[in-house]
Amino acid sequence: MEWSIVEIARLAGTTSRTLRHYGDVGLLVPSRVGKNGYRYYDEQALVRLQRILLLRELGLGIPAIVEVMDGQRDSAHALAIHLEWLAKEKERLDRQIASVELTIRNLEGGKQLMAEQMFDGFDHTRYRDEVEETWGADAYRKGERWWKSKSKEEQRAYRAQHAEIAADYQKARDAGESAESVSVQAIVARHVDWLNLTAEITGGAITAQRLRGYGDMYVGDPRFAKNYGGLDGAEFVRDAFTHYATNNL
Amino acid sequence: MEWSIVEIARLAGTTSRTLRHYGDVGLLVPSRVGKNGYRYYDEQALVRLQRILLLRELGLGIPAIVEVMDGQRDSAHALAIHLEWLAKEKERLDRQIASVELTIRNLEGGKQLMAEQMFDGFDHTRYRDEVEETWGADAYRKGERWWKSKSKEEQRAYRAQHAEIAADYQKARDAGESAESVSVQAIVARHVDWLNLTAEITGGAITAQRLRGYGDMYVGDPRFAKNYGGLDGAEFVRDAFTHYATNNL
DNA sequence: GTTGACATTGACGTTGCGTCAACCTCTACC
DNA sequence: GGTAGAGGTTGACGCAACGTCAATGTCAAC
Repeated sequence: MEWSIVEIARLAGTTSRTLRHYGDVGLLVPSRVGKNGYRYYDEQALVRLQRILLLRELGLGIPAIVEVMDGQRDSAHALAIHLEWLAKEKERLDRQIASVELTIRNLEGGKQLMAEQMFDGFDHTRYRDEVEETWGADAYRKGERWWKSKSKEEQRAYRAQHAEIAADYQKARDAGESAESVSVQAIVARHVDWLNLTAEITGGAITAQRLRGYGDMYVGDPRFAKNYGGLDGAEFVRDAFTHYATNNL
Repeated sequence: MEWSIVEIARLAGTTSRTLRHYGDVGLLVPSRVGKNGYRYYDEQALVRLQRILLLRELGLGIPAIVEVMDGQRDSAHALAIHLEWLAKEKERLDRQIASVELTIRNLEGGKQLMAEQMFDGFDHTRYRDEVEETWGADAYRKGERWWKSKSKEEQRAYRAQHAEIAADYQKARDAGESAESVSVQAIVARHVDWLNLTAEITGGAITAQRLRGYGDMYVGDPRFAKNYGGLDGAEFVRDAFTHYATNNL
């Protein structure tokens, strides 16, 4: 028995385009090709096609199916590998769902500024435990109110200033300057000025001790460290802070 | 403050290629373009980029991000829609994982022939409840042994014959022939011969009553119906069976 | 002036086909 | 034998979101 491409497609529940694709990639070639170029498939091809479609429904990719069909790998092994991949995908999805749900809750709670915008090198008040030890238990809420009391323009300005400072640390570091160099210490001076803008929350100017605390914070928390170019950058900034605190505060 | 494309990419933790892509699709255009064609970004662009990347991490597609960033849709709403999509994906994944696990178990149990190859219009013994009522409680196991006792060649031949019969029903139906027509009844005759090949399991020849039972089975179970072109096809075959059973058995 | 880092604009590759487009071929009917 | 209609063929683009060359211009520094 022999079928045309459309006939076998309907028998197997797929389309002729798919069959031509499988022919192109060598997964299932026609058992015969007429001199007019028409493709014809026999019952062997039908059986093979049905196995292919079964594996496809299980989510295997074409390369994996090819391996199984060519006998290079047995079905159970291929499926076991595939299962691991599926498990990873599921984990990823679960994490993403959790993140989205959290973000939605934060948005609904009006905390979107904290979540989306403040915590990138700017908001020192989110470092809960340390913050509360240092400035009291309600510093977190105070910080939130303080930030929200600022206009969009002011918020943007704060953020931009900090980005500039961080970029300048980067440049200095790339240029091979030491943390104690005059130019880097000048950046620290600007950084301290910027930190002092938060005096309303922290309840006082930046002291030597407080500056050293910030430096350690940057190194210890990757969420801050990334704003200064990762761990190395954070250590550089901490060293600069230490030197500045010793000599200028 | 103003950054080059590579500078802002590093600040935000992405690549310059991504930024050029965002420029192409209008998601984030440079705040300034030099007369040499170089792209420059200011702090507004940086803030916008950071929001974009946050939404991207949550899994939103570019069109959805565009809508949010242009203020056409608020973040919470977009995320809620996205969450539904994620939930559907998770369900799909869960189903697929279950299918793969089942298939692996069947393969390990040596049942792959039953699972992968027999159940497409051929193996009537898998229709457990009805089978056991009709032919006894161990018909299922008997059927499995019987099938496995056949050589690969024999198995292929059985399957091919059935596929041919099913295709002939299709053709007749497409040609507008009635289930009672002489040509269709001739197909039924071949089908009955084919069914009689299973006499070893079913313990006897096809009777009128038994043939009617098969017809109802095809209509009632989509797993069989699909082998005859879905419900309509199965009904056609059932009608042909009924007519044949009345007149020839 | 040269070097090296960085910039530009294409353009292809990825995954598995869906979907035209332009053009033959077979079957059936008049 | 002509014609219509169904079905066949080979391209080639599209999709999502960039990664990755390739060929070439530009800038900063020595």
